[in-house]
Amino acid sequence: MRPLYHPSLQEITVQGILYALSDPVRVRIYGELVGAECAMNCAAFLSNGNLKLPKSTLSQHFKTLREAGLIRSERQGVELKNSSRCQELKKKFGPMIVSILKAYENEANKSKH
Amino acid sequence: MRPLYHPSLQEITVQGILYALSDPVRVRIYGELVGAECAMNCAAFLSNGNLKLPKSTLSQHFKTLREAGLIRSERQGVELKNSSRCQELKKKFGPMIVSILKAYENEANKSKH
DNA sequence: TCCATTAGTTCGACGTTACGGAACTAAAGA
DNA sequence: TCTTTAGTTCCGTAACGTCGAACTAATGGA
Repeated sequence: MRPLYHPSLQEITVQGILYALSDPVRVRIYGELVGAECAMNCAAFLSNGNLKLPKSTLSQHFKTLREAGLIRSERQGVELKNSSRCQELKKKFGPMIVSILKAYENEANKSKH
Repeated sequence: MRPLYHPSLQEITVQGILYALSDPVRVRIYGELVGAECAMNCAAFLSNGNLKLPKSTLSQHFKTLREAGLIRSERQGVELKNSSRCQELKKKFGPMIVSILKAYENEANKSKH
């Protein structure tokens, strides 16, 4: 198992972020991580809510988020602790990411009727 | 040639917009259309600047932008007049699109050194 | 009216990426 | 050492992107 790659702040691109967030599964994961109090492991999303995906697929989605620079994953024992890198990113990208998450939320709220 | 499909405002999704804007070619096109005084035809991008792509590829990119709801294309004689739908979109998505374009601009400016 | 031109779309082949099951690996405990 | 747990990697198949070639629709001559 190769070490997990995390891009440095300079390497993170708008394009990469938009691509990563243009998938509903990844947005759900990222949104939860942003809202989470503490780091979450991948398995939390295996059973969780309406996200029923094979773990190989989930692993790929985490990798995409990680390599886009949106999240950080640290091995802790058997599991991986995932957290959002939102503090760092806010400096570089300003309101972009927040406004994207808000737009998704609005959309979800509207479709409830 | 089938009529060009334009989604209604309600049909436009965050996901579709992010996906459309996660491609450098489409961002360039969209950015220029947002900044343009009047509508531009597709051919303007064929020769233009550093965008050297075959017209079939360009046509696909315009289609993606159009079906994501970002631009409107109207046939006028032989050509297609493309314009951004930014006024409509601003109502629905607030600052999201503007902040994305700004983030791309920042990135472009920084890489100039 | 017919032909040529211009602007863009569609088709089809090829390459790339995504999904998901099966096999694998790394850490930790019995 | 064996087992379990948590993720990753591999690989076959399906979906998507790119671009040349053929096509279509509108317009302007001869």
